[in-house]
Amino acid sequence: MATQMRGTPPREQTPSTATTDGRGSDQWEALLELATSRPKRAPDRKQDRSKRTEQQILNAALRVFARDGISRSRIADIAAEAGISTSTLYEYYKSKEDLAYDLPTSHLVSFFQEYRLAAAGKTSAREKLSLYLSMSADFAREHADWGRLFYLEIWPSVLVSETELRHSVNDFARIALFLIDEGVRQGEFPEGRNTYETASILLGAVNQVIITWLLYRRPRNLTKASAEITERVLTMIANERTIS
Amino acid sequence: MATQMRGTPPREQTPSTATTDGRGSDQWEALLELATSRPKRAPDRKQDRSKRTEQQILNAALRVFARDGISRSRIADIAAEAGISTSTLYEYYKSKEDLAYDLPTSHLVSFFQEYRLAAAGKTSAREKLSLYLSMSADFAREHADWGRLFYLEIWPSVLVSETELRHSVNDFARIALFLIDEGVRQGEFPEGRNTYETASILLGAVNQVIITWLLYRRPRNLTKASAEITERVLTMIANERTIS
DNA sequence: AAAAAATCCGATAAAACGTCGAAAAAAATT
DNA sequence: AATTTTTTTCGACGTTTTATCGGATTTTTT
Repeated sequence: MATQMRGTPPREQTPSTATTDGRGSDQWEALLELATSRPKRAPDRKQDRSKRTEQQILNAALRVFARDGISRSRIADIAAEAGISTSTLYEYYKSKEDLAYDLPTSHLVSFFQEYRLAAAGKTSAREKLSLYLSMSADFAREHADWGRLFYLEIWPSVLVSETELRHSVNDFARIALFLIDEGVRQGEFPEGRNTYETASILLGAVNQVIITWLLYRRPRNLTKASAEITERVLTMIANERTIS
Repeated sequence: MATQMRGTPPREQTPSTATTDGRGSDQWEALLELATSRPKRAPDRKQDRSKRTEQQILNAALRVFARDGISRSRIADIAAEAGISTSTLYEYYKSKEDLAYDLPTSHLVSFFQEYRLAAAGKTSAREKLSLYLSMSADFAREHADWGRLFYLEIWPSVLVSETELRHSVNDFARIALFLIDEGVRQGEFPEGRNTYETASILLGAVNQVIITWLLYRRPRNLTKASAEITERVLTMIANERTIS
């Protein structure tokens, strides 16, 4: 349980609610562009050898973290798993924490890229939203090691707000919020509701399902379950009585 | 890993709650009794002095964990904050992990007790559910240090399922699920829906709001916001089209 | 192929964790 | 109320894990 959508960033809100047609999709593109181009905090390595080493570290760390949890994992184990010495690892990451919080970034960017591609065909806000939430669950299922690390250890942590990763985490919520606002503008969802609240309901429900699955492998079929709950909630939201 | 039941085993008293069907409220009372009597894993100290020391450790740990996060907190800091030596702390808890995961138990039991009292007057499932969710948000607000620790570090953690705390965590979800089922039985909510799913939607939404508040202090008024979102979701659920 | 730059690692320091036996405090016994 | 026994506390010390640094090794540049 325990949902985290530490999204809904208090201040920054890129998309303003302009009721223009062309403007809206400009903003949408800008938002996706931002999310898919977050810099991977790369220490500018010169040699190919380094890129390979870095990848080995990342792969090893993901395996070890997913197996033992961050707190129980030891730097030495990760280095051994990567086939390098402990001190070499410190050439790349200045601490275990640093490594743990940098690790999920690339996966998250990949998710946004995959989504961007898949959403290209969709026109209605509801369709885009439905796809977004289903894909996020599916992504966690397909990359379960990453999912465990991200949803159960990184995202919920108080420390995430101190790292670069927070930008991607904020993007995640911002995209959902944007689509809800768009849905309201286009008459797919009733007006008059607090859209932050609507976003909390949607993201909360889906995250809840994902986390339960990561912890207990239940429901058995995450893809089906998340699609189902997404549709159910979207329908509830679409059918809510308008408040003026 | 056996459940260590110490102290007086919770014995059932015949519930005097005489509502519509006696069977259902028997189960309800049993559920609450269970949740409010989870044993606090206390190493049975003989002297009063020890109880004071234990309390000092718990208070100190809560402050330090909430301030630094579990991973950055050091045993020595907690001991210093509690005014005892490091080795004395080890007399009480065998590791930092042990301490961190034992810490939230007593608060959680208090919450269930408070809820049990407050819910005594309520009759409809919806009222009980509404109260339950609102109170859980309010409890986190009133005990913000505990809330940060529990919602942001403990609950979502992979490790929680290996600790005694998991029982209380499971109770939390079980109570919500029970009330939803009861609501369906009593005709307050439409039939035919997956009630696990319904529980995920409700708990997910409320947790989402709580976590956002713990991290950003937004929305400003958590009590109002959580009551609002609770009512909104409950109304959505109550108004859903029946599926047969 | 020599010089320069980038990368890697063994040795070792620093920090945090955890243990143990003995001292101090409280309780029980006489 | 002195003495014995039990409980609690703590300083000293051993272990594990984290982190640093200077030089050796490999790669790139000239």
